[in-house]
Amino acid sequence: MVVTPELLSAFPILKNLPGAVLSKLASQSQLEKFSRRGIVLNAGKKEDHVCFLFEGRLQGIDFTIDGREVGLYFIEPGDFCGELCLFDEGAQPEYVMALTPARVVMLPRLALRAVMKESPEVATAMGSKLAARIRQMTFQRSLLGLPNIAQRVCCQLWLLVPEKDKLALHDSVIKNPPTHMEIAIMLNVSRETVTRVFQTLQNRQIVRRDGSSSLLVNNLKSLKGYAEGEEEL
Amino acid sequence: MVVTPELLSAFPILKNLPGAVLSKLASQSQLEKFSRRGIVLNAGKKEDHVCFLFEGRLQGIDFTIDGREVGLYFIEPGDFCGELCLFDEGAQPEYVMALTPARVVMLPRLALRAVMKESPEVATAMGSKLAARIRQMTFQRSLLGLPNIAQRVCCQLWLLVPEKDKLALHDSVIKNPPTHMEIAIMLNVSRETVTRVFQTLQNRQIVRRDGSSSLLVNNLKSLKGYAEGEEEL
DNA sequence: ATAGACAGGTGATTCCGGTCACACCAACTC
DNA sequence: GAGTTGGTGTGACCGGAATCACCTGTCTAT
Repeated sequence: MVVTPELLSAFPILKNLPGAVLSKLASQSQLEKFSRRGIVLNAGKKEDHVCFLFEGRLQGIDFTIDGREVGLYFIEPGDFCGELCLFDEGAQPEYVMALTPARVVMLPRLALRAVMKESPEVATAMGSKLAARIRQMTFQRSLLGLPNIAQRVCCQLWLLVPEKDKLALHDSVIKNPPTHMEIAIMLNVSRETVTRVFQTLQNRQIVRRDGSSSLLVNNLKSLKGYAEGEEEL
Repeated sequence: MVVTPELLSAFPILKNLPGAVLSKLASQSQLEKFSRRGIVLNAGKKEDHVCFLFEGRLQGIDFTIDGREVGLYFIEPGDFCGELCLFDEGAQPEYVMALTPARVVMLPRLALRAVMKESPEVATAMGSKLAARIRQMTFQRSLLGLPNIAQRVCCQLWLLVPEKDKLALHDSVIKNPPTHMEIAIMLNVSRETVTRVFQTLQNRQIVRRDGSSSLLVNNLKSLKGYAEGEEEL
C-alpha cells in the first residue's frame, strides 16, 4: 500500500521534517493492516522496521519461559514502537500484538536512522522515548512489588486516569479501558481476581461501567486512596 | 578529590576519546566515596551527574508505594549509571545505592552531553546502553511472571552464570553472588523462600557455597533444567 | 571480651490468591 | 433462530508462600 508524506506528517515526531525528507521516507515505507491478535513485531528477531501506529491499539507483550503471557505497555494511534533497533543491533525484546484491527506504517530502520543523523530533533525525540520507556518500566516494576493485589489493581487504574483529571479529584472517565484479562496479565494476577476487585470498586460506587468502551470513575479521591495504600479495599 | 584523565580512560566507553577531551572532562569531574548503603543517586530528582563506578558494587533500587524495596539491577566497576539525564530533562526514576563501600566518578551531565554531540561513538554507546537496559528490564519482567518461585530463583541464578560457561554445561563459579536478601527483592519473594530454594539446590549437589564471595555451580545442566522449567524443584 | 549487625537457616501457622467449574450476556456470524 | 466467541461474574477448594519467631555463625567495632 502506498504511504503519502501527508500520512507520515500525522505523526508528532515526524511532522516538523522537511517535505523532501518526508517524501523520501514515505517512498520507502509501507502501510500494513493487522487483524485482532496479529503479530506486529516478533520478539527475539532483529526487526528491520519501526512501526508507527495509525489506527487501532497495540500492546507490547512478553512470554515467560513457561508460556505465560506478560503485558508490558499499550500503544495508541500517533505513537510508535520497535524503536530499539535504531540504537543497536540487538533483537527486539518483546512481541507487539494488535489488540484491535490496526493499520501500521512500517518505516525501514536504516532510513529512519539516517534521518536521526541529520535531524537532532528526531534523535533527541527518540532518546526521550527510550528514556520514557525506562521510566515507565521502572514504575510498572514497582507496581509488581506491591504485596496487596487490590492496591496493585487500583494503582494501574489510577495510571489510566487522564492526567488532567488527577488534580481536580472530581469524577473522570477512562475511555477504552483494558479488559480484565489485559489488566491481569499486566499485573501478574488472575483474571478472576481483577474481576473481584472491580466488583468491590463498583459496589462502593467508586467506578461504574458505561458500555464496554468507557469506565466512569465516580470517586477519584477514594481510588487514589486505595492506590496509595491509605485505605484497604 | 582530583580526577585524572588516566582514571577516566579506565572506563571502556571513554577510553577512545582524545586526550584533550578527557582532560577537560576530568577537570569538571569529581571522585566521591560512598559507604555501604550510601545513596549514589536519588529517585525523583533531576540528577546532574552520570556516575562511573570505579570500585565497589552498586544496585539500582526502587521502592513500592508501601515502602517495600525492589531490586532492579547491579552495577560493576567500569560500568556507569544515571545516564538517563543525558537523553531528556526528566527525573531519575530509581535510587542507586552502594552495596559495598564504593568509589564513583561523577561526570556532569552537560559536559558529557557535549561529548556525545562531538563523538558519535560515545553517543551510540550511550544509546546501546539504554537499549540494553530495556532488554534487561523486559527479561526481568518476564521472570516475575513465573508462577513457580523455585524456577524464578533458578532463572536468576542462571543469569548470574558467566556467559562463557553457559555453553559448556560443565561446572562454573559465580563470584560475589548476591545475598539471599538481594535476590529476594529482585524477584519479589521473601528472603526465607530464597534460602529454602538454595537449601534444596545444595542438597541436590547443584550448587555449593565457597565462602561468602563465590558460589560454585557443580551441575550447570540441572540448574538450566530447573530454570527452563523442564524439571520441577 | 562483648556487643551489634548482618547473613543464613528452620519450623509452625495462616491466609490469600490461583485454579477450576460454572453461568450469564452481548455481539457476531451462518 | 441457533451457534459461537469473548468478556464478565461467582462460588468452592486448596496449596504454597508470606509471616513470625527464633537460632546459629561470622565479621567489625570498641
